[in-house]
Amino acid sequence: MPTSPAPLAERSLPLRERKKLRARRELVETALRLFLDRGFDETTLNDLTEAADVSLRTFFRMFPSKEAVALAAESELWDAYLEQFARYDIDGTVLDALRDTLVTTIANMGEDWTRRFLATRGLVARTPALRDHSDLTSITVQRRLVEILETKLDTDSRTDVRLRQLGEIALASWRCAAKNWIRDNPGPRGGKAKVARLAREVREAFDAIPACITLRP
Amino acid sequence: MPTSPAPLAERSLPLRERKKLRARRELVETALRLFLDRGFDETTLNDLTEAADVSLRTFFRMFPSKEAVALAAESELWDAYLEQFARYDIDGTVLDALRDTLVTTIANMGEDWTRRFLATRGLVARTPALRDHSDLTSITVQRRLVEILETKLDTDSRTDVRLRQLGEIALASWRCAAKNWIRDNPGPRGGKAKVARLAREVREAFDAIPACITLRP
DNA sequence: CTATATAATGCCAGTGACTGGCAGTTCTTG
DNA sequence: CAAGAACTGCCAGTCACTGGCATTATATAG
Repeated sequence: MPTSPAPLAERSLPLRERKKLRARRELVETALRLFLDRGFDETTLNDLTEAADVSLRTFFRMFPSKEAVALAAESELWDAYLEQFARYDIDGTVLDALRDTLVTTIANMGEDWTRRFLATRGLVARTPALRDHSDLTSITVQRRLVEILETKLDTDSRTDVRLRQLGEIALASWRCAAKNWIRDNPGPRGGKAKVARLAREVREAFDAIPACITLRP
Repeated sequence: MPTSPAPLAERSLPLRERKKLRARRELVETALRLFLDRGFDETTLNDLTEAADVSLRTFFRMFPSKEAVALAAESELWDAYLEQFARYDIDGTVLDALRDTLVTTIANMGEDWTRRFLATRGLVARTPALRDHSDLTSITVQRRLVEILETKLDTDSRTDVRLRQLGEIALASWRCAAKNWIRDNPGPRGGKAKVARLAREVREAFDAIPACITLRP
């Protein structure tokens, strides 16, 4: 099985960097395979590094933790999202901007990412340690989002609580969407359509917010 | 130094239970002292269990992790909150109910809790591992909140996203409030007034939500 | 093309959180 | 008071993660 096709960015990088990227991809790919096969907790880092033919020490130079390699696909999404949002020129409400950029980012992630992300979410759904780590990651994203908002709106989040709340609400919507999505999509097949469904879930979660605050029993 | 005065609940419990509670309190108290003194990461569980005169094995029968003993005060708040909210008869909007019960719960936590909670938050502010664990705890609370909401409103959170969103928003408000609160209150002194301020921060965070969704640059 | 600087890697021997198992002790209860 | 239940302590083990150093591979200067 060939590893995922090399992104264009890889070409014409110094040899050293290319090797690094290759090893990294090898680790992510092998990790996903092993974790799906035997389970996350049942696979030791020794198993993984041996299978990927990388020393344990090197593994920890590339990933900060065992969880991180399993959640690599999610990290890629967040990097793309934050970059996208940082560029985005907010026209309407901030909340709409947060929603639209996220939906767009998801839609633009590409074929190979979709495959890995689906696998990852399946893993997250049945592994408490990964679920925790995934939640933690989303909270980190929220913090970075607030920083971007501070720049964009030229306001300090300390003086205006709303910046922080917006970050929280955006990632809350994401968590809702991701949870609803994986619930209705347990199987591992069918890339494109599923991603479209995820984007729709995200949109719905964001749009449900106004109706939340007035909900009565 | 005497440990904190025994709550009334302790009286007339079987001897075994009382001993267990006493050991537990001893651990929490000692942990807080050691962690504040030397730092969380710099204190090993060996240090702690030795100082509290409990075997390591017993420690892990009482707490699921090193972080848990440091965050005991927070857990107590959440237990109280969930119980309070479960009883509460929602009259106006759900969001108001979530806010009011949280504010009330905080205000009713008692003297000794206040002291420990202040210390805990100071620790959380300067210890990444604890900050993570605290965030994780709040997400767990959110899940339990959604379950309670499902019962109260007799609705499945799968069919109505708003339940989950409300849980998220409530805990998001808590995180905002806690963050703003500790920022302006670095010192370890002055119990009652600070708790009042925390309650106010919570109220403000909740009340900022409607204005969030319409915020424009 | 060689020599030297630079950086990535592999290896080893930790540290420390957490766990299973078992033997001994302490409560509870009939 | 005896039998059983519930703890507790101890021991040895697993595994994620880390610091330090020798080795090797790449980049660069002469």
